[in-house]
Amino acid sequence: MKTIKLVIADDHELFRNGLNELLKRHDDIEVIQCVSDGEELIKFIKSNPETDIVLLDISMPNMDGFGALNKLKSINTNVKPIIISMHDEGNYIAKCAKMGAYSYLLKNTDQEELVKVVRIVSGGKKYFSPNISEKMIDYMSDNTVSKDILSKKETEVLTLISKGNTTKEIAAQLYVSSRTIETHRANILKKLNVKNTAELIIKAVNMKLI
Amino acid sequence: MKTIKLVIADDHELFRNGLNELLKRHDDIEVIQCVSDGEELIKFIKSNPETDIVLLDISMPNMDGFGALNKLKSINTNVKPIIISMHDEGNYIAKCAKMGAYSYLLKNTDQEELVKVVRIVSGGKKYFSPNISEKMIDYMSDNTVSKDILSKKETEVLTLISKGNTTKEIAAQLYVSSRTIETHRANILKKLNVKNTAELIIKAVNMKLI
DNA sequence: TTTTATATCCGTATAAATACGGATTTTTGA
DNA sequence: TCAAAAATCCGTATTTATACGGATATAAAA
Repeated sequence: MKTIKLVIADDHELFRNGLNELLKRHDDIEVIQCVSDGEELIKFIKSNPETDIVLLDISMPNMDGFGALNKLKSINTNVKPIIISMHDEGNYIAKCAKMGAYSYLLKNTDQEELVKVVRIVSGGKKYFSPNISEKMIDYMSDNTVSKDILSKKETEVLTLISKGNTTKEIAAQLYVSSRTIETHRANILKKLNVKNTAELIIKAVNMKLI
Repeated sequence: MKTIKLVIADDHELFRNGLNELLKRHDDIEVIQCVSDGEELIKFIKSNPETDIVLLDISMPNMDGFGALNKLKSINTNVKPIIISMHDEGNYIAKCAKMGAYSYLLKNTDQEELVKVVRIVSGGKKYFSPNISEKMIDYMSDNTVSKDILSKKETEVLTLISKGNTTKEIAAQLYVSSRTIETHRANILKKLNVKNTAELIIKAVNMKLI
């Protein structure tokens, strides 16, 4: 039987080692490497392109999971990334799916599920559990509003808002009328479907717009 | 030799199991229970007050680590809590230390360190690693922040602001006058040294107050 | 116990943001 | 190239937020 060659990429040593221990008990899975950031992962995969699976955390130093997913596509490898994250936000999931992840697991997934998914993915099939898919769908459909990403100017205005500038101050900095900025603000609120500055900032932070 | 009776409290199953596996290899440590939230933990400790150590995550559903620390003090037990968190922010660390934690480890701690700390704490000694202490000290001495912590009410108001509520709406929800909320808002702005809602939210997010 | 911090409330004013409902020019993408 | 989106501007009105400068009762801390 061919064993599944697997790499773990997570910046938390205890989590890495824990996963390692769990997977070690399965004869068909071989953890061939543990790395703690995206750069290490890419370096390893470049010299070990025959790797089957990488269990990939999103938040890591140097190069995060998103960056790693991106890089992997430009490398000559068949490695299939499985995201293991604690975030169940739709935008994360959707982003990963779009960037080529084969699965998306939460860190509270049970062991059986993890092993099951590793086996499914090693066979070349993508697998997203129903609850994960649901989050993604929700996000996608909510996109009718938030997919109209902000225009360049709007993004600029949003950034200045987030730095505590008032409409008047922003107008002065951008050499336009306050009315213009007021309109931009109104349009930003509308596009992000929020009703005031507080909600706006929260949403923008969540969407990584700031 | 008396074994160290240990409980793991973390909402991520993979992490719980991984820790369990790691600790299992040490004869002097016995993982007697794994729980996934603070309520379960308290329930277990109440009926097993002879537990020596609890490895306690901060972010958990139902009752988080802070709540659990708080509860533990009012229970007749000698259990010594060791926080295992991914957050290395000074305010988290300081808060835990103040609430009776015996140690504070990051999730990227290595196994040897973990086991070492478990043994030290089981002997009744508190242990905070140099890098953790440093963060805490930094936080303590940064009086611009630490001295201006928000009061309970203010925190409540801040949370409601961050959810997009207006002053009037908050007043209605808390059964007080709008004037009161206005004062709270003013005090919050002053304490966090910001001048409007946008800056406030940004700062609060950065400080993990939201 | 005495001081300090907290939570509550009030008035007066101004500044800022939001909600309507338009319009024109420039840029850009299909 | 031509339609659509973006960026610019305007008026009127209302609602919110911020800035002063107070006050009192209670709880917590020193």
